[in-house]
Amino acid sequence: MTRNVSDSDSVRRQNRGLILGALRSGGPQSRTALAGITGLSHASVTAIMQDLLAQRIVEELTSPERTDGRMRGRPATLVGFQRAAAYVALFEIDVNRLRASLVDYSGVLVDRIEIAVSPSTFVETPPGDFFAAHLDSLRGRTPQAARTLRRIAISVQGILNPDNSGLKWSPIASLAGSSFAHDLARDSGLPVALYKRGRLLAEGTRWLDPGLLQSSVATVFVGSTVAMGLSLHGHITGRSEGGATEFGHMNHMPNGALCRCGMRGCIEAYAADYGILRTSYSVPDTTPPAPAVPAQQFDALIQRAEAGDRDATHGFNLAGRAIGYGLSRMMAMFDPSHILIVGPGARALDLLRPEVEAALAASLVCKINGLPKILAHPDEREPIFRGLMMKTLSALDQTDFAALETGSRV
Amino acid sequence: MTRNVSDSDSVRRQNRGLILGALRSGGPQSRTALAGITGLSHASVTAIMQDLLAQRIVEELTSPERTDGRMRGRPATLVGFQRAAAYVALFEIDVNRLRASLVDYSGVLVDRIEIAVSPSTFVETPPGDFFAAHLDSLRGRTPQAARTLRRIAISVQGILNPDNSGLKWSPIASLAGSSFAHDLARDSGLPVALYKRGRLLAEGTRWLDPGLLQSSVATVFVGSTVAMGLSLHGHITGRSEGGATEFGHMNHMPNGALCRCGMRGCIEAYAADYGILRTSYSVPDTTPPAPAVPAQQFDALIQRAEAGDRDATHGFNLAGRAIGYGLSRMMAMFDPSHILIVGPGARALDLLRPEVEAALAASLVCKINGLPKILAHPDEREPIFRGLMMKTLSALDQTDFAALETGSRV
DNA sequence: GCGAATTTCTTCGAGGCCCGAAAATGACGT
DNA sequence: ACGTCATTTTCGGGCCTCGAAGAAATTCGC
Repeated sequence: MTRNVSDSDSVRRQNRGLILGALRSGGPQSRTALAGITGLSHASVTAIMQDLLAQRIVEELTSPERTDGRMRGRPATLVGFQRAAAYVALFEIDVNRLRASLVDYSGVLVDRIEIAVSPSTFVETPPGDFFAAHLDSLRGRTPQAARTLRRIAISVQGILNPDNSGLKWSPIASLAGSSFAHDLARDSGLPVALYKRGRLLAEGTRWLDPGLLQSSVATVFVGSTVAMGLSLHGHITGRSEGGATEFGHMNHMPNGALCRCGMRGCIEAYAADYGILRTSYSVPDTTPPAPAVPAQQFDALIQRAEAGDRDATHGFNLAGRAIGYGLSRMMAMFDPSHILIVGPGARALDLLRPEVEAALAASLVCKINGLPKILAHPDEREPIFRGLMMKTLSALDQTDFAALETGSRV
Repeated sequence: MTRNVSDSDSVRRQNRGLILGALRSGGPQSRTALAGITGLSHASVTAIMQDLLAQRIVEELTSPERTDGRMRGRPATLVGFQRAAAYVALFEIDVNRLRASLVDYSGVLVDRIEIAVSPSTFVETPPGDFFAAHLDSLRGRTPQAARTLRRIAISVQGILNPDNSGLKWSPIASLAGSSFAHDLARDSGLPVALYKRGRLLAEGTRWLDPGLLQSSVATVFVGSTVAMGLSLHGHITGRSEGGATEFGHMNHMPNGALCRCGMRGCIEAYAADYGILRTSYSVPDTTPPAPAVPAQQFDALIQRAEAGDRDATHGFNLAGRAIGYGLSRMMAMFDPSHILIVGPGARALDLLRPEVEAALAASLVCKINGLPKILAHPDEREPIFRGLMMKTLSALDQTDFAALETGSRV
């Protein structure tokens, strides 16, 4: 069944991966430091590094400045990724915009395109063609990268096909239904990976705050939708091992408020911006939700609530309640020590917190283990991009570059 | 950070583990078959097998019967576990009984003790002493096993300490609070492992029905409590990587029915036997639950409901609703293709099913991916025992026997 | 009854990889 | 200039896996 044989070849692959991984998370380092981190002997690090240098995956940096003049002994030669070893194209698709980025192997942003997306975009242009066109612009603007482009990764929202070739459902109009990842892979000849936005949030926030890197965090996005990603002891877990969940569409109240997805009672229907607005303005909760809420309208609502407006606070109370019970139900299965609220809703954390904590306190798990710490981080775009980039580059490290044939010794 | 170096020593360990694992799930086999399953070469299998034979971990079976007379060529010599290589003691503790089993390395039951447990048991005898006493009886009755006893494993219910030394909370009276696993390990000098019953159910049902072995299954116990274990594509996932969840105490209704755990609105408060009984007899749902429901009373209720009694069917409807919404919420994070109901409640599956399916159908994930298949298996004791045994023996394979020093070649 | 065919298992040498120890390297201090 | 010191490379030994070829144990065909 599982052919997981360990021969000497896979040992080398494993150890190359270890070194590339250490370089990825620790930046350029000396061979000695790498030996310490990976646990390999100096001799092995040297041997592997010779291969990596010969294959132009890494390069020696002319040690620029001695951090401290007081260093005795032979100065270390730092080794870092060869920037031109590979490029990756990253797409972040959202309800109203696309951001396409070209990143080099060392993680430096080389080029970026941002364009608006409307509900009619994918009616007029099939998703596969749409991404192909913007991939071509990226390639055209940086010809030298086009040759060594190795991967394409797309951040999406919705429910993935079992084979990750596209989406079965998405809040982004007309994006679901086609196997655009498959089409794009065929047309470009490159591997294409789809990642759920919630998962990338969880991945990205880990890199954002080093203190959280090893603890268990549930990252909840609150904004035009509600989403969650889980990171347990540094490992991402969840739905289909994919690490993302349909938290926003977890049921909160049987037969409750109408959600944008068409179902009733989803957490999102209470806690996304449109849900809070609907409650605050006493619109019946079975009214079809508005397509998009302008950021300033949402901010104005927060200010009203902070000023004490009862209708507005009621909206945030119901949202907090929905999120809180959702988290309480999630915590029957996972027990993160921290909960991180990101996105526009993070600015309203003080309004949400009482009901969130009340709901959590009503659960057995929290009574026994104590409440998790709830933090806020208003920006969500940086973590998503970071998560997408690190995920893609790490995959490149482990899949492509750890496996190259061994250096031809004489 | 993660010292995960792959040296030639760990290669051997890995491949030994591969062979032991194949033997564990496939039973006694020829070397050729093992080479095919593990992907190792014949030469390596032979070398590893010589070590294993010399260390008396496995033995050659005098090939008893030729399955089919039509076999040409040299007959295969089957290799199987040496039964006396090790013994493990397994305890299954429940609200009203303890079952202690002694099992040999090949998975054959050698001895078994069953005794009643009452709410006062752990008041009179501290849990550590209680288990130690029964461990001694097992040892006394099979002296030759006592010498090679290698591990102790206990199936428990409740919330574990972070270090797995005991329980923070348990429905079993007075079991929580002491570090009985730690005490028992100290007194016996053997490693002690605690496993949550829900997790073992998931593990055990995989071995029960080979068809389910590779698919994703949520196993739900319905009886005196409600519990769930998850097995995704053959891997067990969930709470703290522990594979078990507090599904029974996931909130179903804010401020709902009083649960045995003291909180309100847990799924268990609606779907455990006492909850169904309480609903059916129109007892207020804030009435403290009865300590135990006799099996015949529960069966009688099922029969009444099957006969069409409206009060009884109402009880099962509410139970199905609670389970259904719980599963729907769980499926926002996992997507098992099958749901297996085990325990006394499995006999009432036909009564539960309509509300369970209605609740699932109201969720976005099921609308997109379709409903999972819901199956029943009334017996829960066999899967729990099997899960406990296989988990413990596999751990023994991988941790103890895969790592023994290499055969001393001349 | 005896050799050919067939399947299983073992032996043997080659090739890789990792490790520890020892040597080489390169800068600093005196 | 020369010792000190930290980093890096080289070298030899020890394991491990693998493929190929040989040994072993049956059945088949005549």
